[in-house]
Amino acid sequence: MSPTKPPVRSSPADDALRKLIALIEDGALATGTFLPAERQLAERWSLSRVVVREAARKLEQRGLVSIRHGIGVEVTNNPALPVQHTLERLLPSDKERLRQCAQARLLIEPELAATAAVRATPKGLRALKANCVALASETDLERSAVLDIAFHDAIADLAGNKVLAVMLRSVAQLGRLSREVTLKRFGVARAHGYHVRILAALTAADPAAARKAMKLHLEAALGDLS
Amino acid sequence: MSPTKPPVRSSPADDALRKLIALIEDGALATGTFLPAERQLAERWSLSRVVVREAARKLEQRGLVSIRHGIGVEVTNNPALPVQHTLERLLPSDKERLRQCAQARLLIEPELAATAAVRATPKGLRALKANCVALASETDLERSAVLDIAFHDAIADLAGNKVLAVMLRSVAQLGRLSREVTLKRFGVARAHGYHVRILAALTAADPAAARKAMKLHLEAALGDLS
DNA sequence: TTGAACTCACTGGTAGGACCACTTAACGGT
DNA sequence: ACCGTTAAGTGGTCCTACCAGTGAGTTCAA
Repeated sequence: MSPTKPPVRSSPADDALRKLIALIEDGALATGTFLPAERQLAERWSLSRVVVREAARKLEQRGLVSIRHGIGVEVTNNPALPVQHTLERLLPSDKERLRQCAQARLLIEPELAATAAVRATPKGLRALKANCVALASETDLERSAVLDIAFHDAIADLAGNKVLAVMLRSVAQLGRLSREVTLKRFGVARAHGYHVRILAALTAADPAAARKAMKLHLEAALGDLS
Repeated sequence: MSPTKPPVRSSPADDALRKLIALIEDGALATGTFLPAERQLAERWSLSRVVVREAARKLEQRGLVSIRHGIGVEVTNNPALPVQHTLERLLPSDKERLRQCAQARLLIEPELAATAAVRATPKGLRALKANCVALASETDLERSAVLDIAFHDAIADLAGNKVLAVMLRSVAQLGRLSREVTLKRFGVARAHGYHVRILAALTAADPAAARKAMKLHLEAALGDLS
């Protein structure tokens, strides 16, 4: 009974997954770039193409990459994606899903805004202001929605809690379509107004005001759904 | 150029995934049972084993099943699992992850308790009471932790918001280890005491009391970490 | 010159068969 | 009755050939 099999356990699949993650995180592969072809990676690491493939699929499910037939494997790095999938499966009804997502946002996001008001950096505030300016002059509906989501994401990042940030991002992206409806009905002007008020509270480092401004913003958007 | 290719777009992989999901959700495959063997499914659906396999991997990543070498594919149905993976990758540091998870719980769970106080059903309250009783007489550490988590999960279910429920479940499971430490240091008695108070508030349909009791419980547990 | 169709060299997707590794239960000798 | 062996089941890996989208370069006609 010699210690021939200590915890050296390492399957090819695990190797491939680890190496791929290392490629993405440690390496210089920024989001938007493409991974080497499956065949290349398989040969380089002396692995079957199958395991490389399955590792890539895992990464896709985890939101790290996006596999596109005939093109390649693109690094996307969207950690919120698996959460979105989960929620879509759990709540197949669009209406109910939106309702519960809105409820979740109403709970989470004012708190994030308050925290962000305390922890905001000059750089972060500048980015938020740039987003506001861009939203004011944006006419395309879809791009407006993207900017809107980016604004809220940025605040979540400022708050510094990645757990809440990824949760918010998930529910926000799930509500993107409804958001476009709202923007269409009331124009971007109203949303922009709320954003400006929130930004002002953040700039003033006033948590209570930020919390209140965000709450008003969400309640207004929520009211449009009914 | 006849319309031979209308939007009939359907790849074998999608078929396999859909059929597997149908097997699990619509079918009678309860959690704990096993799916048919990969080879059987492949032959039954006239598909390559590869696609069945990859569909199963996708389901595993989404927390629906658990693939076990030499045994089979077990239906687990743990929607919180992908969220856990995401958070573990986003916050590799155990300490920081626990801190942010605790913060998230402190925000989400009192609200869930308040909602549960309003919407609680007699059946749900009975289940909670049974959990409390079981916890009181449980000596094994690991099983105590499981019961503890189940208590909080049940409250989240009672609240009726699946979005918040899955989020809570994710962060709660991530903190399982730390919870065992807490239970070991202070015994299950203290946790049981808090649970009883929360249950009383729920039974009385008192949202404010439920919110407060839950907040006290979490703050106590949080204090143990420092 | 222009531009539209074609060709071709990539990419990932699928197929089938052979074999490896792990588990379990049935079998058989002690 | 016990314990090691065996065999049949499972998922895991490999190989090889081929199918299916994509895009860039080429060709050839207008």
